[in-house]
Parts: sequence; structure tokens; C-alpha cells
Amino acid sequence: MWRAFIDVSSGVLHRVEGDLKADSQLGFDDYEVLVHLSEHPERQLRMSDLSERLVASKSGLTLRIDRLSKRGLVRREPCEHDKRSIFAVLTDEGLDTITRIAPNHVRSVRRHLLDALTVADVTSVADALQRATSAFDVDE
Amino acid sequence: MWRAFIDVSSGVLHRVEGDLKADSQLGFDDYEVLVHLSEHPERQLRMSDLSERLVASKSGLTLRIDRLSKRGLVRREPCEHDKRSIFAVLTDEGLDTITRIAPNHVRSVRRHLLDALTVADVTSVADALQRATSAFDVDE
DNA sequence: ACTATATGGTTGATTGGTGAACTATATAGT
DNA sequence: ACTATATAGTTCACCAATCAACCATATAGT
Repeated sequence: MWRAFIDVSSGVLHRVEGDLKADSQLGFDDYEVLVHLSEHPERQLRMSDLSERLVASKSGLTLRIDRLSKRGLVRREPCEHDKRSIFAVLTDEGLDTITRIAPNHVRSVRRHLLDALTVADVTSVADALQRATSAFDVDE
Repeated sequence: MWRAFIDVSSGVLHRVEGDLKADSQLGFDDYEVLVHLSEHPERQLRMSDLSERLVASKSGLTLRIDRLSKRGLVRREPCEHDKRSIFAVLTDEGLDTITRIAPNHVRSVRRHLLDALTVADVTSVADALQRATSAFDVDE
């Protein structure tokens, strides 16, 4: 089962990321940044909050935001209340991009993974994985 | 379900790789090389066969074998029948290493993933993933 | 108020991976 | 037999990630 898990996760992620890059020149992690920002009502998050959600190192996030802001999808904005903090803000162009590519991404996931499974598979796997994630918190 | 899948695979892989590195200074991909070699009766594989199994690029494998042979876990040997090919051979020390760390690795997987699941979970997930992998071949 | 410590973010050195040449050998077409 | 093409592996130039060192600001202890 572990072997299958490895194979599927590396295989599916590889394919899905390929589609994503072909469609938008964005890597998986870049995509995740946009998703998290777009999910937030203000379309902005402090760098450290963002890095926490993404489980990315601080320096990694700095680099990532650099790249994304160079492409105009995100911009930095200082924070009033805590002058150490900086907000990463999703630009209009960033929002356009994410709304354009998200449906393709969903299709891609469906095509590469979900189509191979039955409905029962999906629910049972989802269930099991849910349990696994909640165990992380206990884990430490 | 996709979100849970991402979280689990990145979370579990990260933890397991951490344990592995703490125990043996080996990354996950290095470990995989040793596993594939040790599974082969002759304890050797041609570079290209190996890179195919690992879904790694040729240059990546060259580097990887360089590092592993520097540590004495693997060595290169020319191939008689096809002078272009080179075998990667698992050394005795490499075999010792893999036999030492494999059980720890199994324990690590159990601890970080399997313990959180019921027996039914494991079998159903394994089943589903099996179906997913076999779909890859069709997929192309 | 003043030093000590913690936190937010960037920078820089090092390491690892990738894809395009490149060399050498093998196979196919004529 | 001879050119053309394909394959095995390495090298190189480049990009991305990481970890420690580093400023700036904020919080706590006295």
C-alpha cells in the first residue's frame, strides 16, 4: 500500500503539475499561493501566515513572492499595525489568472486521478485521509 | 478529497524523509536507488533501466550515483555486451546499509501514516490506489 | 525608560535538480 | 561497407530550495 501511495502521489502530482505549467507557466507551489490568497476575503495575507499555511520556509516564500510579483500576479504592501509585517496582495491580474486556470486544474485532477476511481473509492479514500491529517496535529 | 490527498502526501513524505535522513543521511530518492538495486538478484541495474524505474532524469541519476558511490554504497561497472551501458552495482556496504535502515523506514511509515488508519481504511485505500496506478499505463 | 529577547522578513552561500549540448557506441537503410 | 539515426551516459549552464546570518521592529522584564 505504501508503494502504491508513493507511485500515485508522485505520478499524479507530476502529471497535474505538467498540465498546470503548460496552461499557465505556474508551478504547483505558485498556484497554491494564489489559491490561498484568493480564498481570503481581503485577497491578502501576511507573509508569515502564508508561509505557515503553505508549510514553506520563510526564505522560500520570499523568493516565490518575488517571482510572482515580477509577473504582476501579486504585490507587496506594508502593514500598518506591525511595521515588520508585509502583506502579499493578490492583484487584479492575479485574480483573473486564478479564476481562469482553476477550472482547468480541477479537470486535470479529475482526468488523472478521479476518473480512475469509483465513487465509493473516492469517499473511502477521502475519509481515511481525513483521519490521517487530523492525526498530524496530535502527532505534534 | 484532493486537498486531503495533497496534505497527506506532502505531510507524510516530509516526516518520513526526515526520519530517514536522521537515521542514515540519505534522502528519499537515494533510498529508492538502494531499494531497487537490492531487489534485483544481481544487485545491479543499467543506469537507464534504473532511471526509468525511478522516473528520474538521466542527469539526475548520474549525480545521484556519483554521490552514492562517493559514500561507497554503490559502484559503477562497465557492461560487456553493450559498451555504452554502465551498471550501477550495490556494494556490500550498500547492502548492509539498506538492510539496516529498511526496518526503521517501515516503522516510520507505520508511525506517521498507518497508525492513523483502521485496517479497513488501509485495504480500501490500497485497493483504490492500485486501480489508479494501473490507469496510468492506459493513460499513456 | 532600558536592556533583553522574540518575531517578521530578506539576503547570501551552498546544494540539488533539469534540459540542452556533447561523446561514444550501436543499429538500420541502402 | 557507409552514411544516418538512435541510444547510453556525462557535462555544463542555469534555476529553485534551504539554512544560517542578518536588520528592523515589537514585546517583556525589571
